[in-house]
Order: sequence, then C-alpha cells, then structure tokens
Amino acid sequence: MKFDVQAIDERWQRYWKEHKTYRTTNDTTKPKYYVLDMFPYPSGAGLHVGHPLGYIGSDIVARSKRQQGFNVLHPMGFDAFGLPAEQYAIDTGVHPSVSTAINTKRYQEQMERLGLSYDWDRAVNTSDPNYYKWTQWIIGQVFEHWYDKHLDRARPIGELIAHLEQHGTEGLHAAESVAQHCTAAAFRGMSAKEQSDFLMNYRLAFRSVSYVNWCEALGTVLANDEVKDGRSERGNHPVVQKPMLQWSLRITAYAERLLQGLEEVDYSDGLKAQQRNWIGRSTGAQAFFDIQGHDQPLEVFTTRPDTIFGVTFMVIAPEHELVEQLTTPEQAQEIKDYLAYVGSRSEVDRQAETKVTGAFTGSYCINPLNGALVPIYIAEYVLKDYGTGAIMAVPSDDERDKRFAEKFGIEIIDVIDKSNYPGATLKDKVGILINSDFLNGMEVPDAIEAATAKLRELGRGEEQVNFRIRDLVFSRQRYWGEPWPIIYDANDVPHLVPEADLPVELPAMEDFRAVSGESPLKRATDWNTTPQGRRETDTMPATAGSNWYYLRYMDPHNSEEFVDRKVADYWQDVDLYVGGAEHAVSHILYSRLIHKFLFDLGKVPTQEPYRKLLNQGMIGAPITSIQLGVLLTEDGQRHPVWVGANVAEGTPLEVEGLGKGHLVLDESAGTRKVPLRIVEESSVNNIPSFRIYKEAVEQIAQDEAQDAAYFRTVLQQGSSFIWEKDKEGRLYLELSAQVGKMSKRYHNVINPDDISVRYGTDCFRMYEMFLGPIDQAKPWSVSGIDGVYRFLRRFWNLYVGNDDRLNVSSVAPSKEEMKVLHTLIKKVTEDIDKLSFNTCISAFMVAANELSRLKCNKEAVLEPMVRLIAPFAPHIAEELFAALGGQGSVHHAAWPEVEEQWLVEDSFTYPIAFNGKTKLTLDFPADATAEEVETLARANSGVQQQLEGKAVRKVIVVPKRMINFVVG
RNA sequence: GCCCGGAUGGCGGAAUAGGUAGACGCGCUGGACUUAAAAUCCAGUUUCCAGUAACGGAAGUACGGGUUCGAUUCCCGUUCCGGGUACCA
Repeated sequence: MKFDVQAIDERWQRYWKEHKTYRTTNDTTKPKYYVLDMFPYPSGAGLHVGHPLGYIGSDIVARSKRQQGFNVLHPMGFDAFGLPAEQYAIDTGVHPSVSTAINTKRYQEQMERLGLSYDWDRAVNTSDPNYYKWTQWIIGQVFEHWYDKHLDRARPIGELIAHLEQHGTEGLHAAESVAQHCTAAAFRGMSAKEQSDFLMNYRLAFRSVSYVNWCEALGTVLANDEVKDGRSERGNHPVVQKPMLQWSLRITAYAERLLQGLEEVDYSDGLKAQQRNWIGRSTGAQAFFDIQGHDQPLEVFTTRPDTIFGVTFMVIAPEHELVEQLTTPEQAQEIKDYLAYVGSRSEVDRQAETKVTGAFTGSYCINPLNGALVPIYIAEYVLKDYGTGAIMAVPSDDERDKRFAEKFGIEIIDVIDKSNYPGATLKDKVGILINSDFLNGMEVPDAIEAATAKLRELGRGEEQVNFRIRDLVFSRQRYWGEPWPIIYDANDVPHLVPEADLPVELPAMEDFRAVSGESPLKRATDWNTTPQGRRETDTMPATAGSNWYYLRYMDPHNSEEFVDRKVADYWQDVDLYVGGAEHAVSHILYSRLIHKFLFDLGKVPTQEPYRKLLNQGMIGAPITSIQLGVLLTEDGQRHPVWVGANVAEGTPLEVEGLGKGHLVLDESAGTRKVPLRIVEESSVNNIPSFRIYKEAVEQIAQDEAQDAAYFRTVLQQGSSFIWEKDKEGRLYLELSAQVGKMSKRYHNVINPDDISVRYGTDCFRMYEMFLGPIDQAKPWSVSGIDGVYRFLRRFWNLYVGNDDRLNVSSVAPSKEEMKVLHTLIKKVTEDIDKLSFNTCISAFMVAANELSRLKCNKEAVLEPMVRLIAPFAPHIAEELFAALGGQGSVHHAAWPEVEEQWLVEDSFTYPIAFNGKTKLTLDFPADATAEEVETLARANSGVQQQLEGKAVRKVIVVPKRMINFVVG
C-alpha cells in the first residue's frame, strides 16, 4: 500500500458514492443531530478556499457525531436565484437557468472532491420549481395571515374579516402599518377594493410604498451594491431615491418575539448583540405637537420625554408626508433644493454623514407642555422609517441636535444638571431637571415617568415601545426570482393563487432587462394575463428561498407539503449552523421570522430554527496590482511603461528603442489588477513581496483561462516593461498588494482544486483547519501546507513500513504509549465539541511525534487513532482502517472512548514565582496539600537562594497551579 | 457615523474559573545522510544586554491607564484592521 494521495482520494470517493455511505434516513430510533452549512450562491468564479473553511468544520462535526451513534442530517444545496446570474444573462444572453445549472454542477463536483459527507440525495435548489412551489406557498400563507397582538401569534385573515364585520376595529389588537379605525357597518359597506386596501394594513405580507434606488438612465432599480457615491457603478449615471409600490413582510409584528427568542439559542454574544441592535427596542413616549395653522398634529417618538422643556426645534424626515403642507411659500425653494440633495443620497451616506444639513419649512408647532412656538425643520439625519419620522430636538441634551442648533442658530435651553455625575456624557440618562417647570429637581428616570404621565393626562401622548427594525421589502422588479403567487382581479384586488395552481413558474424569456422600472415579467403578456386577471409581475428577493431551506432538507421529496409535520417533529431544528459572519444579521433574522410564522401555523415544532450558530471567518487573499507609469524621454515624448511598485516618481530610466528619460506618475498613470494565479510570492528580509516574472507575462499570450483574456488587454496599455533582475538573474516587476475579500473582480479567487490535487484532499482539509480558529478572519497562504503533508506522511509511516506493507504489532503497548493515545482522544473529543479544530490538528501532530519517537507500531494504539482521525482525514482513515481489517466504512465505526486511568499524573511541575515572576520550577507530588507544597518549596536550595536576605511577606500556593512568594 | 469582531515572534497561531507567554506548524540557521539535489532525520530560532560557560539579567501579548500577590486573560480610554448597515449573497 502506497501513500498515493490521489489514488486514495479517488478510491474512497467512488466507494462512498457507490455505497451511499452518507445517506440519511428519517430513522427515528436513533437520536438525531442536524449539522447545516449555509448553502452557497453558485457564482461563476467557482468555489474558493474560503468556502471550505466552514464546510470542513461542519463535516468534522457531522462525521464525529455519526461515529458517536447519532442519525446525522448533513445536507447541502444551492441558493440559486440572484442578481449576478441575471446580470450575466443581460451581458451575455445566456439564460440564468443555464448558467446556474453549469455553476451548480461545478460547485457540487468541487465539494465532492473535498470529501464532504453530504447526502446529495437531499440537495435542494431554490430555483427549482419543485422547491419554489413551497417558497410561494409559505409567502402566500404570510399574505393570508395577520398578527394578533393579544394572542401574540399570526391568525388567518378570515378571522380578521369576521371580527371587522362584527365589531369593526373595536377591540382589535393587530399589528398594523398605520392606525386605522372603522365601525362594523362601515367595513361591511366598503367595496371589495376598499376592503382589500383596508386589510393590507394588517396582512403580514402587504403592499405599500417604499423607497428604491432609481436610475433613470438605466430605467431600472439598482441594488445598494450597484450604487457608488450616488451613481450607478455601471455607466456612472445618477441614482435617486424613488417611492414605489412594493410588497413587504411585516417583520415588525414579530420584533418582540425575535428579541425574546435570542435567550434560548446558543449564538455568540456579539452576534446576539447585533441582532438586538438591529431589532432596536426602545421605550419612550409618543407625543403630539399641534402645528400652528393646521388641524393635524405632528406625532413624534422620544426616549427622553423628560427633556420636553428643552425642545427648541422639531425635525422631520425629508420624506415625511407633511413636508409639502408645512412648507411655506417663502421657504419653498430652499426645501425643494434640499429635497433634491437628499434624493441623491443613499441611506448609508445619510447616516454616516458628520456634516449637519437641513432646511427650515417655515412652519411652527406648539409645545404641548408650555405652549412654546417651535420651528419645524427637515434634515437627512432623521429617517423616514424610524419611529414616526419626526423628532423633538433638544440641543442641550443630544449631540446631533446640538450641532444642528449651532449651525442654524437655534436657542439652546439647558434642562439637565449633570454636576452630580462627573464624567457623565450626553448619552447617559442621569442628572437633575432644571428650567423645566413641574419637573424641576427630579432625577431623570422620575422625570421621564412624570413627563409621560403629564402627556397622557393632557391627551397629548403616551408611553410607547418603539423598534428600529423596519418591515422587510420583499419585491424585486427582476426576472430571476420566485414570482409572487398573486393575481389581481378586474377591481385590482389581489388574490392568492390557489395551492393547486402552484408553482407559478417563471415564463421562458430572452430579454431580462427591466424597462422604466417595471419587472421584465411585465412583457411576458401571455404569462401574466390569466382568465382570473393579471398576474403580479414582481418577484421575490433571494432571501425568500434561503429563509426556510433548512426545513426542506428534512423531507426534500415531499410533494404534498413543504415538510411533513412528523418528520419535522423528529429533526426539530438545526443543532449546529455554520456560515459566514456576513450573514449574521439579515439571513439569520429573516429565517427566524419565517420559522416563528410557521410555528404559529403549527407546521414546525420549535420556536427557533438554529440552536447553535458558528460564524467562520473570512479568508482574505492578496489583491495585487502592477504599476503603469509614463517614461518622459529627453525629447519630450511620453511612453506608457510598466514599472515596479517600488520605483518612485522622477527615477531616471532608459529603455532600448525609446531612449533616456525619467519616470512620471500623473493622471495617465495608475495601477491595474494582476491575476494572483501568475504572481510569485517571496520574502525579502521578512517583508513579503509579490512579483510578476517575465516568463509569466510571456506565457499569458497562450493562457486560456478567463482572467488571462482580461490581463492581455491590460498589458496592451503599456509599451514596455522596466524589468528588475533578481539574484538568479530572472527578470521581474515588483507589484503592490493589499489583503482583501476573495472576489472574481479582484482576480484573486484561489480555487481549492489545484491544492487538493497536489497534496490530496485530506491534507487540504487538515491544512485549512490548521490555519487557526475557524471563526477568525485570516489571509490565505499555502506556506505551511508542507508541514501538514509531512505530518500525514509521518502518521502513515506509523502504520506502514518502508516496504509499503502494513507493519503493526499485536504486542501490548506500554503505559507511556497508552498515555499518548488517551491524551489525544480526550483532547480531540473535547476540542471538536468546542469547535476548536486547529488545536485538534496540533494534538495529532504532537501524538504522531511522540509515537514516532517511541517507535510505536502497536495495533492497540494505532487502531483507535484511525477512528479518531477519520473526521479530519476521511480518505486516509478509510485506507488504513481497511488495511487493519476493519469492517465497512470507518465513518460508521465507533468513536474511541477515553480511559482516564492512563492519564493519572504522580507529580506536578510547579512554577515558583517571586513577586509574580517565575524564577524556577520544581516537581512535587500531585496530591500534596498547599501546606506540604510550601514546606517542600522552602526546603529547596534554589528557593532559599532567591529568598536570601529578603523578608517573606506572604506565600500564595494554589495546589496543581503555582507558588508565589511575596518578598520585600 | 452607528453596531459587532479582531490585534501575541519573521509568518499562521497556542495558552483565559487570572497562575511557567510563544505549544504545534511554516520560514530561517547549522549539522547528519547523498556524487549532487530532493526527501528524511537531529539541533537552534521573542527581543535586548552580558558571557568561555551555566537553571545569567532585563523587557515583552497594538497603545495609555487601572484592579490584583500575580493580567495575553478582568475594567476604563485610544489607535489601526475586518464584517454588517436593510436590493450582493
């Protein structure tokens, strides 16, 4: 048996496929364990080395749980709807379903080569009609439900209609977009369209106006990703915020439960904090300010009602519905200009802005507690969707309000005296009220209560809980997504497509461009015209398919239901969910929402989908660039040339054929990305250096890879190369480099394939795990992979002699050998549990080093080690397991048990510290008491030497830890 | 801007109920084996000072403070890097 990693990989991957080694049945007699990876979007660049980091980690857990006797569900699938495939289709004319199928196939092959133990029979694809039928069904159910705040759950819309018909809105406690009131008679008297519009205010999937990035020149809505500095990334056209009628999901109805649910799940504190902040619960008060000369009051939400006597202006969002009415003729131009400015600003820009901007409407409102006249401004720092889109500004107690007041010359009234709280900032809710009438002398918390009570008493406000989270816009004017299963009748009333008619499949189309903001589906008139009426042409966002996919894996072929309740009762929830930190908020939050909704429908047994969550860190790669400079020759000619990144402006240069001159770096100079694949990395005086060699540049001419075509066009931009010579005399150029995200557009995607082929899959797997803690971001580098390869070789040599024959002995192992084995079993078992895979690899290395040193080839030691390494190196483990006579697959063999008897230590090495500094170590019996240890230590000559001439003030002894003499 | 995370030798990292900082691996240096190279094996490798030598001395976990007999670990502040910021997935 040879250590031929390619042959071993191939043999066992074939075996697993043929024997369906990883098939999972819904066998309810075994305890279940569900390990899930976030499924990938199958992009054209293929799998990169960052993907497997999580996949390998979860695979190790899945395999070890399988060996521990669990029925393990470990599936994989594809999040196949999305923007890039559609953009690619627009660019190339290749239908998204075609490119998606190609990419999906490639991803699956790549994953199979990583030896991941997925049950591919359960694979799902969100763009498959058999899958998205159920996405449509679920979202349809969301449409058919409303939220009862009393019972705290979703209820069928029919029950709401019944209530409205009998009682109107009297006694109704429903989650709603705006406060609505009507009597039973009034409701019954409405037309079908009026009733439908009335109900939209309550439906959990509803239509309303929201803002989108509108690009007039492209005639389409753009993703935030496609907008840079208020302009489209493609074509550099202006982008404005435009209101559009869109479908949304009422996630706000579930805000409280999404917050509470965090208590019962095992996510990191940081992640929980991010979710909490996203939900953003705050307690405060609503307050109504009458507007001078208007009937309607201005409603604000404030967390600091106590500061109401310090209100010297009001700010409403530029999109606030009252802006037009409040703008006086004198201020009309100023407001118009400001609105134009705001319209060009993205939300991130608006919130990130440190500069204060705003405009006065010309109107005033009246402080309900002291009757003061307060000017009303609009400003971009107030967001339309947060609270009521209006704030009462207290410049003395809020940083942003203060800057605004200073800029616009508005009065500042101090209302809080913080002199009793040294070091307290404006953010701290502490102090004594001043200049505040009946609140004077109160502490802030009491004043908040008193002010709220006063507002309530006057009928001008009430205590209120507010959430930062906004309803989730769920419409896209795009082709490549699930069509909304909605048909509008002749009265424009939306109706859900009946379950029997699902899925609503995408029509065959060739042109996917959106025109004048309408979905491309609008042009598929054969498809969108039905006897019942016209179809909704908006599609759903990519999150629609991904927020419930973990349920489909449980029962992937069920044609009656998205998942059988009995099957869901068995699998319950995901025990371990592994995926990128970039999904930590939105994806997790949205699937938690859908899960809770399905729980309300009685379709799933649990309140939370993911019991434990692990975010793997991103793997970065160098983004390398070559410098294009200008050679200004003595005759005044300019020649574009490629120069090393280390060559400075003004350096004298000479190029054969062009002549002498010097380097100029001006606006026609710049840098161009170089495909990382053809770059050589080296280090000079321990400083990493990236170079492109002349050979690589010459070879690019025949290179057929995609990035080669790109690079050929780039290289034409320079007429010559200013090569440098390395110590071997090879010609190269120095490149500049920074570490960044692996992405096709940086040409720095590193594929796992080449590495697996060269070193074998097991080496690649162990190397990725050995890089460091799985949850930390790290740069990719292959330096060090040789060390892992050498380890595997050494591990193999414990079993196999130089003659390539199995060489194990049945002789009973020594105590020392058994200690090595059981130390390893203990460490690896514990560390898998802690998801600390890098330290598992180190432990294997330590054990292999020890056993090599001991020249141990005892089967009683080596056989359990094969079962222990199986989750990490599944191919080599199978090979050795079979050679040792194991039956079946090692991946179904039992996990080794720790026998503590081998781990007992007789003595402990104590560090002896003096004033906290360790000076020497001494061995004492492991069972010695603190007093005995101190006596033994004091008797030691080395200790006495240290203590000579010094007074011992205190001795601290922690048995089996350390000893510290405090001297002085 | 706001929210979250991170920072330890030349490099990836190890060690937290606070108790020997640098396990393991890479790289580098020297040696063995070899005609030679590769592979393999052995030794050394935080920095500075001192030294023929030794269980020699000092400093050291991004930076500045604090708590403690003792801090990489806990607390306060700062800097830099990464992720998210609601239509990339």
